[in-house]
Amino acid sequence: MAEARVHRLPATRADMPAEPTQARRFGKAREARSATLTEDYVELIADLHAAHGEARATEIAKRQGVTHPTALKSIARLKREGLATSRPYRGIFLTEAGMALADRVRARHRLIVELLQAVGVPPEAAEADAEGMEHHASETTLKAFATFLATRT
Amino acid sequence: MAEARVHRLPATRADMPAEPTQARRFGKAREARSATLTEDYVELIADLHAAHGEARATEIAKRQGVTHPTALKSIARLKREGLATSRPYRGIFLTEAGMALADRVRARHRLIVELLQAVGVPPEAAEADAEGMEHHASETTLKAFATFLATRT
DNA sequence: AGCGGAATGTAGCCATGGCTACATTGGTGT
DNA sequence: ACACCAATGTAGCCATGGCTACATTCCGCT
Repeated sequence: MAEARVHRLPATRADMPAEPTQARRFGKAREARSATLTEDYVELIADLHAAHGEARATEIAKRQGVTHPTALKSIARLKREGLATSRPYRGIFLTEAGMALADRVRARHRLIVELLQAVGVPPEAAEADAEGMEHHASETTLKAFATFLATRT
Repeated sequence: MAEARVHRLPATRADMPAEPTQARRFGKAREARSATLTEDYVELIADLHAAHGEARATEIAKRQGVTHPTALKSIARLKREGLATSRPYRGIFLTEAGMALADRVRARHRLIVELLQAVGVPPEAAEADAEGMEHHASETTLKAFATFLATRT
């Protein structure tokens, strides 16, 4: 059960005082986790605008599966970060930066869903899992996905 | 963080109203995020035992890229959850449940790395990204990955 | 016009994971 | 034998993302 993973090359062992590689990987995962919320919200706001022509706080909260004060807090953060704007009792709007981010996020999302389906994941599961995975795909991986999809016909 | 909800299950959660699909997807992603830490630690402890015959708190902290008190706090949680044990100033050990979880996590990890490489992601990137993605792959997706790998030869 | 319910906003609490600072223990080397 | 340093453990703070409870505003309907 306990064979060494490719992960940590078993060849290297008692040497090297620090293990920066793995630490950096985990650290990266943690950053990704904090970026996840921002990306999810921006993506969702863009989707709502596309679907209904507006993005209301209550709808955002409902879609995110959180209460509305929680959603409002997150939206306040987006505003702080210059990704969104809103006036009291009006809908939420993305700034230029927000829309640019949304575009990137949605392109990535679609790419991952396509990749998953291409290797045989059923559409429903592909959608659901892509939602979580999309925040962890590096540029390198995305490029490889695109190549794979283009090649495979 | 996200575990607060688990303790006092709010009424709003029981009756997931309109738009259940997307909300469920996001909710799931959030749960996955809270399971991530547990899985990472258990996986890491298993790796350390495999590689060095023991898992020390300092080493765990170093690999996770956090300070040792943070690691100790997480380890305390694992103990609370019955996944690990330790005596003061001794190493960390996984319980039966912990080892079972570690096995599942590591199998999943390998499967994802293999899948990524199979679609052309370079090994280094595959390793790094799998670390983040592995917590979001459903059983359905994993099964599809396995089938794809078996079929594709 | 204005009432009432839904949407929006505000205040304040809790749990968690992160940190620094300090205290204790263990084991190594002289 | 024991002194010292690294590892381990403890205390307490901060930030963040949840939540509930309550206040305010908007708007559709009579």
